Amino acid sequence: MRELTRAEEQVMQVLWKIKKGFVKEILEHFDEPKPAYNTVSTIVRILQDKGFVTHKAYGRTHEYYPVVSKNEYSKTHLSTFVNDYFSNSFEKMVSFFAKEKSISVKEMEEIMKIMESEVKKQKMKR
Amino acid sequence: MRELTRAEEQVMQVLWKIKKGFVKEILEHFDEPKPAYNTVSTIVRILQDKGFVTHKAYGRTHEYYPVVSKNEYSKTHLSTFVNDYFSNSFEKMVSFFAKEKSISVKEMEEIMKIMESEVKKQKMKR
DNA sequence: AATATACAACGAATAAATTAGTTATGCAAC
DNA sequence: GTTGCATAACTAATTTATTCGTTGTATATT
Repeated sequence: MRELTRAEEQVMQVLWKIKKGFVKEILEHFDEPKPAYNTVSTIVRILQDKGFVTHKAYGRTHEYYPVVSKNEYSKTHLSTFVNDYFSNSFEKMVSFFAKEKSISVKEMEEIMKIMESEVKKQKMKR
Repeated sequence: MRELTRAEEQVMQVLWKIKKGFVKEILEHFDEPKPAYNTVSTIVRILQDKGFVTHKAYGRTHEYYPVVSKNEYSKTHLSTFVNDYFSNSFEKMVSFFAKEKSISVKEMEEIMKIMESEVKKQKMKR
């Protein structure tokens, strides 16, 4: 999967949020100072070329949709990160943040709960 | 903390790996096709301006050191990511990957172990 | 039908990042 | 001291990304 540039990512974030939208609508979700209409229009067309977005035409106007979901993108994005910074070990990454106390006890307990049920689920399968 | 561009990040990865080095040494750690000496030299000086690197001068040659550690940088980097893609919830992020089965049972068990001991440690403090 | 409006498409202008050539300086070898 | 080499500093060239004005066309409005 190709990477998103900063400007492209901003547009994708809006599209992921609103699910679908015309350029005008995407623009509305930008904070001030909003970019020009044409700026967003260009970026959205680049995103289409890159395969992140598609559109449905209503006459002459286009309604844009994400093709790559936020989950899909975040998956590859984080994989790269874990690979580059934690020699591809998710465990190392989580441990690091657990030890760094960037995770609260409450969060850790939640995570453990979910993992327990996942582990159970996995083991059931055998 | 400023962000690293792709080229800058590559140089930092080398510096983090080798701890310190002259431009020549950094260059050696690049895969083929290696960039030109001057390219690395320029990037390292940009990194210095940005505050990621410092140097010790031996006469006319400079030995460069990371000032920002890989851990520090990965911390802010991941925070941004978790913020943008998981509405700032580390838990949501980890759960997502646990459910997506990108984490093996063994890894999950390891993570749980570490979290348990961290939770214990935290609770002791009160 | 003429005019106004809205929009996509195009492309030009600018900015940022990357790459590497050129230059100047110090040091070593002779 | 002169020559050659290594290196930092500077700068130019190139590439990539960003921004937005301009244009043309379709549709709506009168």
